[in-house]
Amino acid sequence: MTPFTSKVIKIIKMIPEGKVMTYGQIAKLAGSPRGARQVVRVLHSLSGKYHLPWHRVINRKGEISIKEDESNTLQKLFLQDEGIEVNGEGVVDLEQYQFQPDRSEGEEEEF
DNA sequence: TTAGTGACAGGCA
DNA sequence: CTGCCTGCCACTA
Repeated sequence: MTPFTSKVIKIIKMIPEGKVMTYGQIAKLAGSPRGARQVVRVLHSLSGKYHLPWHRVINRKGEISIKEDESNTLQKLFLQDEGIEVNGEGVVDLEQYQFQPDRSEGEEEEF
């Protein structure tokens, strides 16, 4: 269990209902801007061992990337149940549902 | 130890 | 917008 993994877990757990996050976003917040694939491993390894809202984690395109059709469909149901709109392609509108924990502390943009 | 893998992301045509 | 290629980094055999 690396610090990175712990962070990933925390971040995923703080995703509110009705919101989603991308792998890259989580990886960045966890300290590895290019560690999206590690986030994948975490989900693979811990989604079933911990109580994580793994269904709120999607790829950059805003779609569900799970291979297994069962889990894929299940995730779509979970998201819709939280009020998130998911089309037939399993795509979510990131502009509308992507969760942003903090605009990076120190950088505010109020032009 | 090295090589391969993965529920990805970003850049470019 | 989509598709292809490359970089990525932790984990497994």
